Amino acid sequence: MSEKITIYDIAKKLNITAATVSRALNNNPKIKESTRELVIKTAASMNYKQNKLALALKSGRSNNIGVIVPRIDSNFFASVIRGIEEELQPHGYQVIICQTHEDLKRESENLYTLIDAQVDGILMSVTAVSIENDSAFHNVLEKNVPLIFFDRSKHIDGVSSVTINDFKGGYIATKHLIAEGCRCIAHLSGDQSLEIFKNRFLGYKQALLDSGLTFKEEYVVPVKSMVEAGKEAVDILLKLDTPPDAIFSSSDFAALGAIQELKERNISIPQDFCVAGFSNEPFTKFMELSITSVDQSPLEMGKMSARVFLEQVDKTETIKIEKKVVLAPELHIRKSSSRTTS
Amino acid sequence: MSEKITIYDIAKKLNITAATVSRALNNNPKIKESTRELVIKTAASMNYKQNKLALALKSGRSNNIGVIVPRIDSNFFASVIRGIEEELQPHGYQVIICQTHEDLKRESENLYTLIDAQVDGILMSVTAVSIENDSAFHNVLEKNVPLIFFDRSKHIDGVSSVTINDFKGGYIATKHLIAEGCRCIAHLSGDQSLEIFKNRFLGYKQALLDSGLTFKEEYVVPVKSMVEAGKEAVDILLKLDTPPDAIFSSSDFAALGAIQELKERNISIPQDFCVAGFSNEPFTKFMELSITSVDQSPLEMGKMSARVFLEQVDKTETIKIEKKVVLAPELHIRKSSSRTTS
DNA sequence: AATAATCATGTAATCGATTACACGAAAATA
DNA sequence: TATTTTCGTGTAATCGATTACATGATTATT
Repeated sequence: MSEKITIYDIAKKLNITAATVSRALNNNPKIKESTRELVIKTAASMNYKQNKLALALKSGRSNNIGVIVPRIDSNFFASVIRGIEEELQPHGYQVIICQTHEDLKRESENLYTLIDAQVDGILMSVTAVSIENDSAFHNVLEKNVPLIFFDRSKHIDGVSSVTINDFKGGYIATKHLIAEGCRCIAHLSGDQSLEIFKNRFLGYKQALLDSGLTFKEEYVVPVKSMVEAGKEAVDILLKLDTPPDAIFSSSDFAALGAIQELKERNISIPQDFCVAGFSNEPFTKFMELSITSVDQSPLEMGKMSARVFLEQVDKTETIKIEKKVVLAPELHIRKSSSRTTS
Repeated sequence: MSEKITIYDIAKKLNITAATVSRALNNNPKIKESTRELVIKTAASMNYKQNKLALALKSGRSNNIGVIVPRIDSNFFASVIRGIEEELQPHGYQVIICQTHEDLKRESENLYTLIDAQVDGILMSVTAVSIENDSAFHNVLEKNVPLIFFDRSKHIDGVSSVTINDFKGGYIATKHLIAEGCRCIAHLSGDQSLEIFKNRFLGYKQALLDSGLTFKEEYVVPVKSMVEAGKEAVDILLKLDTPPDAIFSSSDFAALGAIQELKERNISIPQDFCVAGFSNEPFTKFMELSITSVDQSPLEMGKMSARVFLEQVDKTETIKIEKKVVLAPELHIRKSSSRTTS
């Protein structure tokens, strides 16, 4: 039943004041060396532990940072969080996790909750773009708490971001499919109100145009990031007058669904149809028919976000720092689109 | 540049004391109704937010709970954390995440860090069993902070746990392989100093004995939870005088590696060889040759752990509550072991 | 030796909220 | 009317650590 030891307990034992104890423990140069040693030794023997809450109240800094993601049980977000945690742990920060489940209301709630909890910064991937709930973001900025978006970003003055070049990701994936001989390439697109999906789409479109292929609106199918959605998309696409011979999907899960549906219809991959996904989820590599996918280097993204936070925290300057880091996407070519090598 | 509003600011504005403001906001019945309304209205208009750090210091409760896992970027642990977060969020608790990376030293460090941060409870999956570092656990218990193990547990007085019945998991998986006609069943085992792996092994062994099959030491191959380890294990097993005709793996990743290696050697699955894994990782379902696996209901495990925590927190009784919750494993039978239905 | 400078430590305010106790005013009782 | 309750609010301590300022003791300077 260990009582909580405070600096007052140490002070009483040594017949000095708490102020002296505090100074000794904080290596204040004004303290006599002998006193410092005595205090440190006594503190250790009494098993003293600094109360971080008291420190936090006094300093106004909790040494906690908040991370908000749509959900944690996706390899991408979990990996980003891993990166954040690894980068921040050595600096004494603890990571507080919140999930939005793609719900705007919960996103706002989480933002307010984290500010209430006096976090020193917030790193997040936004849920969706909407003009209404901007007040939650501005509330964060007004409190001078660094706010950093990763992956899913939105334009707000004073907010830094760490993203990948989604345009380029869409571009290189599509270019690759073209290089493999595909000429009618469809696109499974996520919610284009989110920049990441908008940009992947634009990259896809540009690749077509740069290669002299015509862009067809009907080849673009909106999907949720789910296996079932990919199946349905294939169903729609194959009913077209000129069905496509390849799919660039903005989601690995939808890509997987597409492949399953194509196989169901006895269409050979990659001979008759090529597929590329996005995110490089672990399963894309594991499949017997492994899936080509664009890697977003989530670990690096997490670490980078953490570093941007560290740069911004403690900067008392009122000048809003706004840093935009853009990481390069990397295409992992696998069986689902390898005609030349297979 | 919004200044931080405190109850003193509200008090000054209304010419009353902070104590009255505090009482009004906390629905203290001693406050005149008109005063309460006025305070609440004023607080709202001034955009007052309670400082949780001050509250935490005063009450000794941070409303944060710590979660320690080997790593977060595994579907299993991420799902458990999701469950914990969902269950605790409505109660006003924030979840702080720490990773051990299977390192005993980091495990101890994390425990001390969380206690320093004044968390109200710690939910964790232990890294490995070792007698030396028990002091970190006892330090938690001495501070009267509820400690709950999930999945990977170890025997410490006063610690509750939420696990699945790993013995049964190993048992039903093995029984299933036997029912499919397999007679020489090998086992890929994780570190048996961890109870979960020990129990899966014991379940496997018991199933063999109950079915009149002989247990062979040479059929048990220790593996890490990695694809490569599964390949190597198959290499070893096929060199035996009597090679096995099935594998029950304590890891899905090792099971996947095993399957890849078996295919490489043109052994047909499930006709000539059956495989079952453990954890029900998402990819086991996604494969063309989907993998039979034992589900650990991680979401439920997380929620249950959170509930056990809620039961224990605030119980000021010195009597150590020790609750052991054991969830039932569920076998998901898939192609890698379905001779009868395929 | 007298004065100034330096050093080590103590005193007390502060961070923001809660709460035991005190106290005056109003209401209830005798 | 005098006395006791009740009610609403104020006073001040508390949680644990930090730190500006004050102070007394040494040491350095002339």
